[in-house]
Amino acid sequence: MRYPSEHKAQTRAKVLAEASRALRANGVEGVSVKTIMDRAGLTHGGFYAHFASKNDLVAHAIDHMFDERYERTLKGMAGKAPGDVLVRFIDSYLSMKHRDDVDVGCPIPALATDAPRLSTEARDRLSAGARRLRDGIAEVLAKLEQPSPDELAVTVVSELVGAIVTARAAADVREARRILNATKEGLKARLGLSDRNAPLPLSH
Amino acid sequence: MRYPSEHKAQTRAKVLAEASRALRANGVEGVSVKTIMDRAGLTHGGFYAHFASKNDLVAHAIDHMFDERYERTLKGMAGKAPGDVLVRFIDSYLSMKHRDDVDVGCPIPALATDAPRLSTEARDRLSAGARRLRDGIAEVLAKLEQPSPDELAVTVVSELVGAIVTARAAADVREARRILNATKEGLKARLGLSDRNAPLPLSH
DNA sequence: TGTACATCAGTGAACGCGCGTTCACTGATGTAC
DNA sequence: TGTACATCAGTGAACGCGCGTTCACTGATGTAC
Repeated sequence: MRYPSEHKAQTRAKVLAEASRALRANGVEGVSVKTIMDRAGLTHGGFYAHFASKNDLVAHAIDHMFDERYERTLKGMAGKAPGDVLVRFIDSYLSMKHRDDVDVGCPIPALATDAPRLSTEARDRLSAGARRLRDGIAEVLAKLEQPSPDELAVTVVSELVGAIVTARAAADVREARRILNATKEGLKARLGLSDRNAPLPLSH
Repeated sequence: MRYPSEHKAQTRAKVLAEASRALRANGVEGVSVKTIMDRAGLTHGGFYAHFASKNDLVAHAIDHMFDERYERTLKGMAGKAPGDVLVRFIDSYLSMKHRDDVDVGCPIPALATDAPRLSTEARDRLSAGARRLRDGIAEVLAKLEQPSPDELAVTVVSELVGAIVTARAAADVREARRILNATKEGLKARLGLSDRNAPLPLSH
């Protein structure tokens, strides 16, 4: 059967969306082409009409994850006060929701452990995504007139990523909450953002 | 052939040692029972004389990793000045050597991404190891008379783990070095340990 | 306008392969007599 | 002291299974004439 001209692009987008969730939830080696195609409502043989290989899918899916998660965030920052933006972002990143919903969360803590074993293309995109996030944070820190915003942004990303990673490793929910809260308070304190609450809930 | 009475324990230790390196280097799903047994110089059928299953091996291997890496460190701290101990530990943890040698590095950044998919036993041991490390750091911070040493230790572990994770994800070596150095300087600054160098190289 | 053909996204069976696990067997040494 | 037997760490073939990838085929629609 021949499909309308935009049909293939829609199918590809659906496969990418399912892959980007499954890859974060189960890791690159923990998810199969068949599983992804099943979730997209297709048979696994059709996969190769859209992607050259599983590695090719992984690389494109990583881009999809960063686009989906951060493009809107960065655009939404435009008119807002930089301090509010940062507080909201930190609260969202270090939430129990983000800890539990790996499949729609930040790709860095979800995939970074697999990084040394990714294809060059996939690794480059993960690396580029991390750089984009860090530069976005550095920009806000510069607006807040923090000294050395680039170096400071590196330490902020380290602390955010490390807190989520260790909170996910914690077997006990209360311990996870303790890790996230201690990091949240400590991070805000050293950025001079304590006693601020997010003025509005984040849209994602 | 029947072996001397201590032979089985030696073989088990060899398998655990090989497993603890291979699991960190390739992830739980990226290493097979056969690979580990080959490296230990045995055939894969013999594996089940030592462990009930691959999951059982992973759980014991995680304990082995923490014991090997941190028992000696914690003991070596006994007579030394707490500030020196912490500076040495931070410099070692945030070194390019630690970034590159995943197979003998800290188990948390190497395995935490796999945590939600580990068996309960394995996850408990990873969680317990992280707690041990955090408590060790909290003890040193208390000796340095830092306020809220327990909460501060949480943020220190977050920053250490996150920096290694993102430095490993960085495709470019210079970028990885930048991440590690910025985090190292930032962390020492906020702990009041700047301009200190490790008085002696770490033994491991 | 009506008919024949080309297109190509998706199907489903098949490929070789490595996985975790099982199991009948081996054979040098320790133990019983 | 000498002989027969039990032990059990390790061997290697086999199991069912899921993996990534390939490929001959389908069939509704767009295009050519």
